[in-house]
Amino acid sequence: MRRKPRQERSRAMVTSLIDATALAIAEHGISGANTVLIAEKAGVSVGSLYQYFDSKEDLFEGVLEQMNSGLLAIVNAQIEQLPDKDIRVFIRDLLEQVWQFLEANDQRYLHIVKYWAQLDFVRFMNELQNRMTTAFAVYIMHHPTSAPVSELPTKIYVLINSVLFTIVRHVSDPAPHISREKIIEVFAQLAEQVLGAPATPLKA
Amino acid sequence: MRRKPRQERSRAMVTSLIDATALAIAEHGISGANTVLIAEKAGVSVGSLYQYFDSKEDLFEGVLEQMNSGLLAIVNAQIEQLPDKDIRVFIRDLLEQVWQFLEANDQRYLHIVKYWAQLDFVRFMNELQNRMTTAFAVYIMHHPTSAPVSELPTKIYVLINSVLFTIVRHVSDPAPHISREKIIEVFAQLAEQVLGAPATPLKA
Amino acid sequence: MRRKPRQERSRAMVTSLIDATALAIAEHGISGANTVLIAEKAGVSVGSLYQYFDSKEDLFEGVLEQMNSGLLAIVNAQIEQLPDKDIRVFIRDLLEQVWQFLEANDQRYLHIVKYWAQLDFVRFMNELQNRMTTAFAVYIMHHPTSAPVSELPTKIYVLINSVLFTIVRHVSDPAPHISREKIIEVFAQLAEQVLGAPATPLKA
Amino acid sequence: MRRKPRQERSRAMVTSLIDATALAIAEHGISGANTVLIAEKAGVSVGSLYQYFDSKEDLFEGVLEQMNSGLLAIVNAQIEQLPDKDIRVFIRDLLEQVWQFLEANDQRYLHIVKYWAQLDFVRFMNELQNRMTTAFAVYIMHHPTSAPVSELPTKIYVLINSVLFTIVRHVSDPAPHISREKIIEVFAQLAEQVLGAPATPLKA
DNA sequence: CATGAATGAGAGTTCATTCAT
DNA sequence: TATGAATGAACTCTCATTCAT
Repeated sequence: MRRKPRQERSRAMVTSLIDATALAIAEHGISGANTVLIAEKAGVSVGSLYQYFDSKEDLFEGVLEQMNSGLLAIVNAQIEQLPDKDIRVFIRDLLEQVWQFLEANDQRYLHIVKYWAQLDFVRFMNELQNRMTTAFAVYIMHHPTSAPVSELPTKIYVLINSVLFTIVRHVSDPAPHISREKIIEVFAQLAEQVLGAPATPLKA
Repeated sequence: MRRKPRQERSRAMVTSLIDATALAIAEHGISGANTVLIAEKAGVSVGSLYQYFDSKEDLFEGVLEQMNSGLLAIVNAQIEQLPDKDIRVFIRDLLEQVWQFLEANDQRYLHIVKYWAQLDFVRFMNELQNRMTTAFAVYIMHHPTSAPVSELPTKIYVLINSVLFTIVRHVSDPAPHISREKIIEVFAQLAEQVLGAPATPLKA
Repeated sequence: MRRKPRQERSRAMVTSLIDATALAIAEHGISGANTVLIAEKAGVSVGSLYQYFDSKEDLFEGVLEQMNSGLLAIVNAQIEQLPDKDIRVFIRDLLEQVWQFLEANDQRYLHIVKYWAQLDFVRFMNELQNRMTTAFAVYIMHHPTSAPVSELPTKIYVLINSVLFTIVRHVSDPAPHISREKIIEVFAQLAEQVLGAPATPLKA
Repeated sequence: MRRKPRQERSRAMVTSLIDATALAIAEHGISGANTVLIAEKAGVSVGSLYQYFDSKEDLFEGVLEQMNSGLLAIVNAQIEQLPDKDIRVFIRDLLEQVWQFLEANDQRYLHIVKYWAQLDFVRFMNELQNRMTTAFAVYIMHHPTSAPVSELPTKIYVLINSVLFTIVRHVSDPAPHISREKIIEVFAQLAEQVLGAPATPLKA
């Protein structure tokens, strides 16, 4: 029972450091996120940072994992509502949630996706893909009116990559005349058509 | 008249340095692409590097510009053939070209897109979007059978971002069961449906 | 009366910490012997360490003193037997004892001599020299058959330094073909000749 | 021909850095010899240090090698004169030379031997031993009057270790009443007796 | 008294940039 | 103009010491 507060403290410190890291990356870019800055943002000394993480790299790992949990939570929550929803509504709601997640906390996670290559973010995307692919496979089975969908994994793969990076780009570099709502609507339409209908044969 | 060869020399040197930079990034990542490495790859000294570029950042700019020209050339070449083509075939051909471009020369340019955030690659994407949007607007005008397409700029925006990052991800982190051909086919289908038909009204 | 157990405890703690320090040095070298490691080996916290020693340096002092006592005890015990012994046997027995002492407890003390420069081990060697010098002076006085020995202090000085460092070197970096027994024999011979006979005049 | 001055410069820099390292160790101890200090002593920046040595450890290696060459040169020079000399004179001259070498240049090398354990100095001692052993073996063969010497390698091993560490100790921590001359004389006597006569059988 | 998390100065090392040659 | 050695600020990480609990 005496260990608890210590564990709480540790957990709080770990979270705080991960938050600080994400924020440092968001504010100063990945090459500007140095250990001193991160420690400062977490309100501790560099030494403390190394009491909880073995290296800066480990800290980045932590950010990735935190993001992964967050994204998965959102996706799972939305997937639970999929059976009762129209695909288009589902996509629209999901994208809205994801978009909010990426923008939340000073776009903390948005920049993680932005620097995906250096942070090895893709390592976590397989889970997302699997989760979505399974969900849609189930959905299609239970909606016999909809025609069978070919190449579902590929389509999910394309959609997830497309959605994530399009959101990131739009938030990072907002384009006039291209509104968030319109983008979501386009993706909803895309998803509906691609997931709701079989591929039409190529004419030539 | 004596200046010409010198200009030629300069131009060759500039290109050589830009090539070396792109290659260094491709081979050693953006944080591994240091000036000594770049100079070595270009077969000159670091000192020379600074005779042609004011800073490492300038060098990166150069890579971006080179890439931009390359991409624009491809897009323009394809657009010229658009009037006579089926949209789906057009997209398929365009994607094939772009994919090859990104893979060419040891994936030199692929990694530029990969590190887009640090290289400010998006600054160059507007031109691409404008070019494509105009081309499709013209196409649609000349194909009266096709219904009018709403939100064309947004759709182009979404498609360009989606295509580029999906390709980069697929090359960087190849997924088993997700083949390049299938991805291209999915995009062709997506594009056809989204550009070839008006949005269906949302049911709920 | 209540103080005693506390003093006992203190004394036990001090010894434990000194042991831990010697062991840490033996196992991880002098630069690898950090306070956390020492505290761990002693089974206490770093905080406690600083309750008994003002600094790491003080801890090292403690190790030196402990070693000094140990060495003196051995030397004194042997010296008591000197009157009845042949010099050669005496030296052989003494070296055997010292060698065992340095090798004992995972070579705990051997490494103290090894790092003598950083640990200021020599500060304690005077006592050893004095003890030995006196002992031999007495021995010679009681053995009238033996010729008077000139420069006894210097000879003792040379022998003690020679013996200690040769042992340390041999244990640290064992040489094939150079056995411990042979080394001891050589020293016994050296000692006998040098302590048992006057210096012969230099010919040229 | 153009490379020469550059090579000269390099060689001078390497030597200068090694000298600075040895000096830094001599003046501030091995743990006080940090890269900034070494660079300062060499009159260059830390960056330069790393242009010539891959690490601080490499720099220490350099010091060891330089010392090794120096010592070997002395030993070889003396060995050449061995055939014509009395053993005692030979030892006296050799020790005088070694002592001077260790004291030279602000005791630059003396401290290397002092910190032998951390600098892995013993790695170089085998050469010394072999050289000396061979030399004495030859000497004995050519002096048929002298009785055969048993255990020559062990005796040389003992003498070399004894001499080196005794000198180092005496210079590091000078003892009153123990003069350098006397120490040398004792070693000369030791060497003569041990190398010039067979071991007398142990009485008990 | 005991603890061990927190501290922060200082370590080794890298690299964009400069400039004497 | 071309070179590449020299620079030194900035980086990541360590560890003796302190002090709130």
